[in-house]
Amino acid sequence: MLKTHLKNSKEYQPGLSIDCVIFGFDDNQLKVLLIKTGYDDSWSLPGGFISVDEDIDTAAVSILQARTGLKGIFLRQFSTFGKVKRNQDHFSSDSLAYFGIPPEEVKWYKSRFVTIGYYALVNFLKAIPQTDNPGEMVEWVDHNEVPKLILDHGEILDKALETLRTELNLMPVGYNLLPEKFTIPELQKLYETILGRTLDRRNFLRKITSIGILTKLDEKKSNVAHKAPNLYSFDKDKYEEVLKNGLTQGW
Amino acid sequence: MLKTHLKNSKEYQPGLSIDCVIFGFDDNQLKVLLIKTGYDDSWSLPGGFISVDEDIDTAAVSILQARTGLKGIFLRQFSTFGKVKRNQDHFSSDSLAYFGIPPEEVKWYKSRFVTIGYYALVNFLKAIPQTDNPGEMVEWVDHNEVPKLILDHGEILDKALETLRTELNLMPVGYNLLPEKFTIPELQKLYETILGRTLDRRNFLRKITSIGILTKLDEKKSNVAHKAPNLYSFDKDKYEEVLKNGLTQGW
DNA sequence: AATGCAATGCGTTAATATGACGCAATGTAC
DNA sequence: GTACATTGCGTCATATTAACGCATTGCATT
Repeated sequence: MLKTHLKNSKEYQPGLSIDCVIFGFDDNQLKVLLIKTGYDDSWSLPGGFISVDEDIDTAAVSILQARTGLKGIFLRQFSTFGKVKRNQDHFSSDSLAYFGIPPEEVKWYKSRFVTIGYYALVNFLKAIPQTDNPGEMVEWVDHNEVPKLILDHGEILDKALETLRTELNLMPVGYNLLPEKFTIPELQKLYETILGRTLDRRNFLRKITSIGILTKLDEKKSNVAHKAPNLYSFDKDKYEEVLKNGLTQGW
Repeated sequence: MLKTHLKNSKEYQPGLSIDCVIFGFDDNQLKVLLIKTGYDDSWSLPGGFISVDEDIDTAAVSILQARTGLKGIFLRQFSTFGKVKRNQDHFSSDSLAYFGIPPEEVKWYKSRFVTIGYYALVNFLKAIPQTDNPGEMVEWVDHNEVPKLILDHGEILDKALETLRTELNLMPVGYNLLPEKFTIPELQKLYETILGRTLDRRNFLRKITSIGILTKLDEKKSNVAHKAPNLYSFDKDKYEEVLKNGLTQGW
């Protein structure tokens, strides 16, 4: 979060940062990419600063790429957080010394920060979590088992999930989170995990196929217990079209 | 936009501003509160800066109150705009001199700004548009007749309306925009104006009353041509409840 | 190889919601 | 009094949703 963009504070938009809630889906679980600082083992969302000559969306893309190695993925701004107390006393003098921040830059870090929240949907298998500072750890954490996060990052995460939940009613989800070939039950699990409730299997199938974004493959999933489910892929063109025009019906 | 908050740039969050899209409803038209600068007759959204010791939401409330005299009204953050070029070359040296900005503050105004967009729904009759700088004009403009706005304010306005349109499917609207007593046809006009399309009169009545947020008054609108429509008011408690829990159905 | 079992895939039905109208009642204007 | 635009309530066909039945599949066990 620090070094990722640290060159000289003068090059950065003062008092403004970006935090990303990066969602992945694996083992039928919705996961979030979190960072554990080497300094005090505290957990946080991946974030960074914005160059003065950089669009905020571009800065968000950079952060995402720096942390997952991925670009061109689903990334959406959802809210900006700007309570006065949100980062009060976050950077202690000790911590800034630990991160090697020179004295003349200290004031910059200690000033009041507003952060712009983005959430991303990424393919768990393709993302390669990348550390940035020594001693740091970057990990996928089940969204139900997120530890206490620094500052208001917990609140930011909650809002991201709430937004995703709402937007599930307005757009299709899955293209960015699932592998190329997937089964309907897998897609259903994804929806259920995001929504936090179960859906009827048979109604889900009917509804999701009626959208017209799925292509049924002439292939079944192998090496599974019980009846092998059919494999599907997304029809990218139709998917994009529905993404743009929006769904008419919710879940 | 300038003087509203101008005391000393050091007291303000640098590079960050707030712009408000204030919607009102009158004469069956959706209106937007706009400001015409005395300097060059350019139109803009009402906006302002954020004190370093002020929550961004609080700053938005202040701006709204400064421009309408209203507080405790519906105000919602919808997006943050941060393209590098969005305010490039906006404040010419001439304009800053016109506004009486001292030389040492010029750099602050010329730096790159990110702006947080809020939209508000206010009661047209209760709002009292207030100017802030000499020569300035504050006016309600029909949302279909908005003139060219400065910077990316046109884009901000469009996004606000788009957001309102989407949120109409998730929450009830009207309590903040209509007078205490109103008719169903008036409420319908409001919905139609926001959505930009007509709705069937009879179906609208059925749907809006089924939500359970309306109280039918034992009173009819007077001084109207043709059959006098019944007056209604919102059931505040139920309205708030639905606002919180969300609608299940859209329009 | 036969059987059990858990999960899949497709179908049915009742309840509910939606969209498109019909029509009588109302209150002003002439 | 009559015309007329508008309101308020109702009807009906169709679409959508929710809840569930049941045969099929293919691995696991025996």
